[in-house]
Amino acid sequence: MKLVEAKQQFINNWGAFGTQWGINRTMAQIHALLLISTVPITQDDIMEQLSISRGNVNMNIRDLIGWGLINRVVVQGERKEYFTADKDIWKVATQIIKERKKRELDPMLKLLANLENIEDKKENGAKEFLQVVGDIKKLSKHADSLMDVMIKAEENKFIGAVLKIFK
Amino acid sequence: MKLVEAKQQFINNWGAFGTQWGINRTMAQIHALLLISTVPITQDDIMEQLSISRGNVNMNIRDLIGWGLINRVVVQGERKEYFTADKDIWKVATQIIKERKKRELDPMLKLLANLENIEDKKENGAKEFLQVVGDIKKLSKHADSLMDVMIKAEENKFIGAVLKIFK
DNA sequence: GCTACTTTTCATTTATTACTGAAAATTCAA
DNA sequence: TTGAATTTTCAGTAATAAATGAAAAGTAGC
Repeated sequence: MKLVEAKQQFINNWGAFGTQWGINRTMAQIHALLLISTVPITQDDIMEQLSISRGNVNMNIRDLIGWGLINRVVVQGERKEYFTADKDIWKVATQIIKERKKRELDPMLKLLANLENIEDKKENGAKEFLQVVGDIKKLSKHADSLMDVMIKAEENKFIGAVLKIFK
Repeated sequence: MKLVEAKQQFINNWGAFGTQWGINRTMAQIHALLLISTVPITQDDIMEQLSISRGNVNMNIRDLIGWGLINRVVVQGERKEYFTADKDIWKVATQIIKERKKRELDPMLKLLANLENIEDKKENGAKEFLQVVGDIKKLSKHADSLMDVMIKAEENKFIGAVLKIFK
């Protein structure tokens, strides 16, 4: 396989992979394109490479910036905006984890806390319901701290080593 | 808030939460309904409770069984099939992780291994491309073992305790 | 084998999500 | 402050994903 072919495959598959995780295909593809691009590129470059419209590129770029995955960069003497992606895959992963935590875990915990405030706690089935809600709350918090460990495991060799032991 | 109201909210929010993770809303809702149901229920019960068609219930139930999240149960002297969900939330989580690993991580690693086999490794940008691909592979494997640790952390108090230290 | 009951399938319809493209807004240099 | 270059917005459209419902297939007792 040639390099250009491999790059194309990478972009396509990264996009397909994204959709399975609730990330829109184009956004994942733009991210992939920037990940394997050695130089900053413009919206026009992305339009051309992925054969998509200007509006589409623009909206997804904004989202990606919101996720903290790509950055605008200024190129000397150029009027157009250029973009790059952080190439450190570990940072990409932790960034996504952090964002999903913020966007989903916190609201989830809020909902669960709310559901625990039912009036008729003696009602038939209330006990079981509260059990499930309480368990999900516990699990969420557990997952939360595990993600923290994961994030720390990169900076801290010791933690990484300990994790390996349990593998 | 009343119990019935809380249950309804739980089902709706669980469905909405699912969509963010690439799980179809109805499937998540059926799962939620079964999670908080104290007794096994039939397809007709689900149709009624969620106001959805027979076909829809049937297809999603099959998927949920495929994910190992719900089970058919036989009720004495009843011709109809009944269903239950495993109420142990931890098992639910590990089951989902295991399945996603199987369905997504493995194909991903296969793809990456493929992409490393490019002919023109001296080509401009090949080095950077291989770097990214290699890094993703490493990260995937790392995530894989972390998930194993997570799964083990439940059965093994010691691991759980160690994880807490790093929190 | 027949019948009543239940589950499964899947072509069609509906709902949701994503994309386009042109107009509006913004930016910047002269 | 004008106007060319660039970015942003968003109503309309297209593509995708999910749901319906009726017909087919399966099941079990008689």
